[in-house]
Amino acid sequence: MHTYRDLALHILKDKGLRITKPRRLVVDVLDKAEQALSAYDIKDLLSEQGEKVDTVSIYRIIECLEANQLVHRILTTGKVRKCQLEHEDHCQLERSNHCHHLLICQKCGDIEEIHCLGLTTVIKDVEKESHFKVREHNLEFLGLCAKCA
Amino acid sequence: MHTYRDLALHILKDKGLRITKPRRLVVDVLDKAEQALSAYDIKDLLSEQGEKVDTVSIYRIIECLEANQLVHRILTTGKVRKCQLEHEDHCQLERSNHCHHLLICQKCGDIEEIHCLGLTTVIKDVEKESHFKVREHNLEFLGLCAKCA
DNA sequence: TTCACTGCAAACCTTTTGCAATTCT
DNA sequence: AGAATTGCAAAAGGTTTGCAGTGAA
Repeated sequence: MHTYRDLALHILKDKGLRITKPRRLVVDVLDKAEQALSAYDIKDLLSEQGEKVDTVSIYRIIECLEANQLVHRILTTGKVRKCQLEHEDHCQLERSNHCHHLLICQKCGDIEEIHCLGLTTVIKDVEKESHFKVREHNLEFLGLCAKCA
Repeated sequence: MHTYRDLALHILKDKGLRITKPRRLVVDVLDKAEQALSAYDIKDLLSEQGEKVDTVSIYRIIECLEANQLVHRILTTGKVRKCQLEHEDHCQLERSNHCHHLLICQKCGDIEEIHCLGLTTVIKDVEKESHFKVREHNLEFLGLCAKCA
């Protein structure tokens, strides 16, 4: 069973980063959460379970996770959420070019991650019409999830 | 000649809002700027031309302009930029449902605004595949503009 | 043992709030 | 005149920096 937790820590280790207690705790919290979390959200959740990690460290751990593509950042809130690693190869190269979009439920806050579909056509059209070279894109959808609709 | 400045102030007036000196100054700065600006960017630009508007007022003016769809907010930075009003009807109803996407140049910072093309197809696909009801979307492209490419 | 990482203190930057003074209409 | 808007002071919130101490490999 490869959980997010195991995979994430494994990927960090592979890159020569250290598996410290604060890092394990933060990854644990992210693994359990369905919603996106801010640094303070994480701090509060840890407090609830009797663990204390300094806010500054949480910021740095988030930064590290983001740099290694283990969390997504929600554009509109700046909060982060675990990436879906389950369906992916663990291979570094394979992971790097994946493109995800988020479906954010405005009612329950749950976030679903979908893979790029059809957007490449849009991008080609944009490039053709505007002579703009697209290198990155940010796309997120807000609405109602299957449960709340 | 309908400049952004004239149109924006006209729209505010139509809604019963007052055309004050600080509002005129901020709209002026936004009109001249090609890049997106933060509240402090605006404050600094005003200082350069010898005008002083309180930071808090700038925040409130931006809020007002955003509420009336006269500025776009860049997702990744929170900065704002004038909307393209030139090609649009001034009619309230016509303006309300327009959907824009931004092309942000990573080199010179210039921002181009394009109208929704092809994304509706993507949204329909997403809704079909995921049972998620899309109500809003955020999409911006980062890359190189025609000049910088 | 060594170097990456954490914790603490403090600074910094951004944004918000309350209220009195101002100024559009 | 009357109401909307601004400016000021202050607080609140979020994020970053520097450095000494700790702990993973």
